[in-house]
Amino acid sequence: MGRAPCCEKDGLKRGAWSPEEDQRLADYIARHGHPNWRALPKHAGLLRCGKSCRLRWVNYLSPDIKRGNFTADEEDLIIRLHQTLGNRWSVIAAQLPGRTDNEIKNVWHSHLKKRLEDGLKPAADHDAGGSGRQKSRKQAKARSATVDARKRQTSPQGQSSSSLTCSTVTESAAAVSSSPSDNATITGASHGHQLVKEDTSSSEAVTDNSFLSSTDVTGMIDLGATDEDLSLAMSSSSNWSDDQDFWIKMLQEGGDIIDLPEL
DNA sequence: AAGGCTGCCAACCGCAGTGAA
DNA sequence: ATTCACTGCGGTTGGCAGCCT
Repeated sequence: MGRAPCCEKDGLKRGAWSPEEDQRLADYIARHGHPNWRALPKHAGLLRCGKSCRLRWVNYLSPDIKRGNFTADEEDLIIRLHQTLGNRWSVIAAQLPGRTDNEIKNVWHSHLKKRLEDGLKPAADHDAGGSGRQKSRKQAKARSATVDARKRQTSPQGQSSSSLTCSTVTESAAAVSSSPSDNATITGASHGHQLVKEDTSSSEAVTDNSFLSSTDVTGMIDLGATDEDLSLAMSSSSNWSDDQDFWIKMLQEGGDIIDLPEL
């Protein structure tokens, strides 16, 4: 039977979006919303497939998107959620208002994953294999935050990240997550479980139990989020409770994860 | 100064889930 | 109950920019 392709490939543009296309898409959605992604490009006069339009909107043009580097709190949260949920980026993104799954995925693969891996390695490994190239990788990693900031400031949205609390990628999570054994930490760190924040505006010490409670998601989301952000995040993760229960059950039954790690 | 290497981000691809007909 | 269209998700990749040798 076969699934029809999401769109005819012929005559459709691919690759990077031009400012004009962005403008068209944003204007159209502002006026009409996006009840039907498939029909949208035709109505908006775009030579793109609906899928591409949706992706562009969701990951880049939507006004809900927060620009700028990830804060240390956000990074910590991603690490924690990933340890519990795995690569379920959309669920993780739902807990980080203004962040997209794609962005989180990229950050994970480019920064956080490596940082965790580095943290897990014995120190000798770093030195023994410490070629100049490896050194430069780390330096490049440290640079990346600066590069990101530069790139994002030139984005079509033109939103400055200056109002955000920026963290360089190198600073915090190594301490946060450099336990010698990933899994051991996950299952073993059963005390405390507080997400320590220097910025006490978000204040609530987030316990794992509160995280695991399907009725108390908001306590975890609070990274300076507004009520609108929270409701948005909640609505966008409407399956969260069921979903979460399912995974928690699975993980607990499997004995993989009893509790969230202390970071 | 130039080429190579690396990292990052945006975008694409294919599959799965869901709801309507 | 089945089929089909549509949306959403996660994995992957290409292009670009910066640093290092």
